[in-house]
Amino acid sequence: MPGTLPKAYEPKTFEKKWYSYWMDNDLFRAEVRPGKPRFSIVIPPPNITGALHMGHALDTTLQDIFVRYNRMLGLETLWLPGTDHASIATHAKIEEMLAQEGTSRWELGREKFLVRAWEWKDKYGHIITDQLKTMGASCDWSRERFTMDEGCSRAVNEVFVRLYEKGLIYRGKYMVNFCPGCRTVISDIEVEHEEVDGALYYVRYPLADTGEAGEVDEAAKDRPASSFRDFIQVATTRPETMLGDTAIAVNPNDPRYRHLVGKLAILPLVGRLLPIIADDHVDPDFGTGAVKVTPAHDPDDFEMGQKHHLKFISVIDTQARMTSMAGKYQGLDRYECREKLLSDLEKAGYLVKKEPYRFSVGHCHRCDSVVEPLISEQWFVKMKPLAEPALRIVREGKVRFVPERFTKIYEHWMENVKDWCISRQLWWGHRIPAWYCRDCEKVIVAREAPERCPDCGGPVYQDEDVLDTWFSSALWPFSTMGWPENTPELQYFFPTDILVTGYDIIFFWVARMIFSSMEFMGKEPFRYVLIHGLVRDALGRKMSKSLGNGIDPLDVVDKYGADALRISLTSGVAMGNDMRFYDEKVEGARNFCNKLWNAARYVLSNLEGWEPPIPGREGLPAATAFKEESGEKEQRYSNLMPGSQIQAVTARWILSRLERTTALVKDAMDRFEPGEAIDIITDFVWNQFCDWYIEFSKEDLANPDLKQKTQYVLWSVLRDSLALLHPFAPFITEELWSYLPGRAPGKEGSLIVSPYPVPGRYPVDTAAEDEVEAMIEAIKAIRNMRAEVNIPTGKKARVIILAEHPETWEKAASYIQRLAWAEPLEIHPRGTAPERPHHALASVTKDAEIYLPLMGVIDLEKEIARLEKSIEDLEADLERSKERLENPEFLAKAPEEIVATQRKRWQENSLKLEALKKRVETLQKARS
RNA sequence: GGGCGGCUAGCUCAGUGGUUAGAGCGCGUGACUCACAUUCACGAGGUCAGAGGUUCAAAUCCUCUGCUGCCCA
Repeated sequence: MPGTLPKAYEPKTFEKKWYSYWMDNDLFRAEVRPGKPRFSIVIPPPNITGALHMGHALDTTLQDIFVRYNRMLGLETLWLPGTDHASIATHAKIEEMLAQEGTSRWELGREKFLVRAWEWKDKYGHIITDQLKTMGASCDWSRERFTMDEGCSRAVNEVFVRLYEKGLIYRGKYMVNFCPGCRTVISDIEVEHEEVDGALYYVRYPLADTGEAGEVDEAAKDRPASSFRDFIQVATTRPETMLGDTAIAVNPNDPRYRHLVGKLAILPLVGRLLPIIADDHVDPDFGTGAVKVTPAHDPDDFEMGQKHHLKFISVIDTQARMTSMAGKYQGLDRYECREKLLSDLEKAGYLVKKEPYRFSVGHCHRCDSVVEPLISEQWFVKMKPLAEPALRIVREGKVRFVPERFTKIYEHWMENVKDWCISRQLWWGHRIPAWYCRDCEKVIVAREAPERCPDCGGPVYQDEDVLDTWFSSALWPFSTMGWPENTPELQYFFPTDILVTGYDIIFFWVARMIFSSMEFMGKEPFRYVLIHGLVRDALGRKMSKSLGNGIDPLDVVDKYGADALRISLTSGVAMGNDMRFYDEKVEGARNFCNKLWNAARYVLSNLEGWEPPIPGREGLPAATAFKEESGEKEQRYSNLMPGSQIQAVTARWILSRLERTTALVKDAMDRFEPGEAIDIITDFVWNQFCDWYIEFSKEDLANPDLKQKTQYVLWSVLRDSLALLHPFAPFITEELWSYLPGRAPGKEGSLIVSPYPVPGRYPVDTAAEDEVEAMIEAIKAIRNMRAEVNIPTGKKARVIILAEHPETWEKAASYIQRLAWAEPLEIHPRGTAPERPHHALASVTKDAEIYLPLMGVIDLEKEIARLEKSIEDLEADLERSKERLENPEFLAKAPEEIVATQRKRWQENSLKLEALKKRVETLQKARS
């Protein structure tokens, strides 16, 4: 494998190769190893009709980060993948296909329809999972599941039967939401309320003198309004439902109508006699204060209908067409009916006026059709008893939401949860395991299809409907592990550790998994729920098909590489917050990859002729050496300094920085903040390792005494950087890793299964840090002065350093020369020779005065002004420090550490200030 | 109506009590320097939405207000 690296990062040349390598070597595979610590997670199953979008890309990246991280930490790591059958979406796809062929599901029949659906699934169902692979998802594909496979289907039936037997599933006629677009009932949470601009229609209903409520006065039907004297006026946004009116309601405290309560009104055009009732729920400020009541087509009216024992008259059917109860309007679409009815009302003089009105209308979550509330016989899950343990487990902290604020959202929903309508008028899905006797109408719910009715022996037929897809997804964490069998997988990998998903499906899925798991497993399905936000476009809009503003992750991968996409989706993003996605961000990530790539090229090209100190042993990266045996640590450090105790301060510095980085990464990962972790690593690699250490190393490599040790440090830091970065950018790191000498041989030497760097491997060396940071400060000061007078980068210029401890600076001299192009560089003890140069720019650092002599070209006024600006800043800072240090309360109450740093700060700044002031004085004298 | 966020540099965002509030992009100036122009060096740019309060110390905690987004009803 080793060879020469190309000059630039070209992800296309190796990403596919590594994914195949990992797969071919079973490196994603998790085994049941009782007693061994494990980490498990199930994928939120993407829908088989779907194509990868940015939401998947984000979700997958986050999961893969945690999966790879834990795998590298040495846990037996299972990421269980799979897909979801997406009842409605798939059904619609197949119907659309059939329509194109000029046929329909009804023509084909249920069995043939299902054959076609399975064919479709086999052909297209793996597209999305293939796409996950290009993202680098390290799922155990040998355990891939599908919500409609045999095992999952069996689990669904088992759950249905058990809940039915327990009385937690029932069938009944209730008000449900019907979607005319999807042609099926949907559950409450699949209805989205959107404000729409509509109208409020004022209609007057004549008062009747005689008759009984509910009777139809045939004669009144065709009478124009002008033939009546007294009316009650109502306001409605949905006039077409008036055909199903069975009452008029007013608020009992409304003086305008009190005298009418108990009287009857005549439904115009129909002649039905409606009782005028009083109910607290009527808002006297809405419309006229009197409302029509249509118990069969409005959820509020439904309740009122039950309370007041009104008739339920269904006038709209499940195709959003008017029923036979709508009389002459039968067969019309609901909106056609509205227009016709309005015109009839107007003609007959019943329509008083029309006002523009904005109100909330239920739309289908999937197809955006206006949902029709109607009464229908459906299957429901009784939620109260299931919600109770689901609430408890979260309140006990056994399931934790990250960020924590989502707990409240979950709890609020769970506390107010309504029964769940689970039947769907579709064919693709789990058919409800309920049969009905043709003779005695007995309902039989069973695991296996009954042959005859157990009561009367009559023939039976199965319920036509299928179950809500979420009914099966709710079982995902355990159905995929073999439930209802008590499999070894279930025993070992369940409950899972984390669940990663977006906040938009907390109710749909997370909540339902929790109550299902509590009911059937008796414990929580996962310990942590990591909630991420939505990926929005550059303008902050939600990506959507209708807007056409979606970005295809595969295009991004093609252009920048999967690693760059992963980093750009992770970097700087806090859990639970939405993020904007734009090209510049991915470009930055790609540039970082290129930086890493070239750092590796530099290191590798400088390792020639060098062997890792203990080949095959030290070659094992990261933590292995320390995990396995104690005493290994000494071994490591002696390797670091073979033959002598002298180690370059630059090396001690970078290893100290690496140690701190490792600790920070662990901390961020422990808090489930991969967005912080990646930024910490990026900062280390780019701003510490590349910008400084690699430059220092050029000096160190030139020093025969330091060469070997420097090579070791370069190798170590690169190795650990790759390991730290692997969960975030798996492809480039595995690729570069393969060029690294001293790896363990074979697939065990792959980075994906190599140990993750953990804290405690290198000393935090504050002395080295202080020394190198002082050096960096000096280099920056020199560069700054040079830029001030436009000396181009790389051009050599003389520098004089006056220092209290010149010996330290002597050690730093070669680095300063190289990095600040300071040649010649003179270092003198402060106060001795030579004179401070007048014709020079000056800068004062913590422990040195630095001069950039410039014969004749220096503008004294400008230089004095520059220094005075520094003096001003310093004085302001000193003032702040002084205030604190003179405050007895600060001294008494602030922690000692804080006081100490404040003191140190004051001292250092005082010295700087003094030096700067002297310098200004000198220059002022020189001027005169 | 209830709940939850957000408001920090020109833009996009980090930052849940402790130096002088950070990053990326963008901007200005200079450099193709032997890992990298997908780069390097230097620089400009912020009354942390506003007002009160708690504290030795507030972008950070509390209260109120404004603007904005989302969820639920």
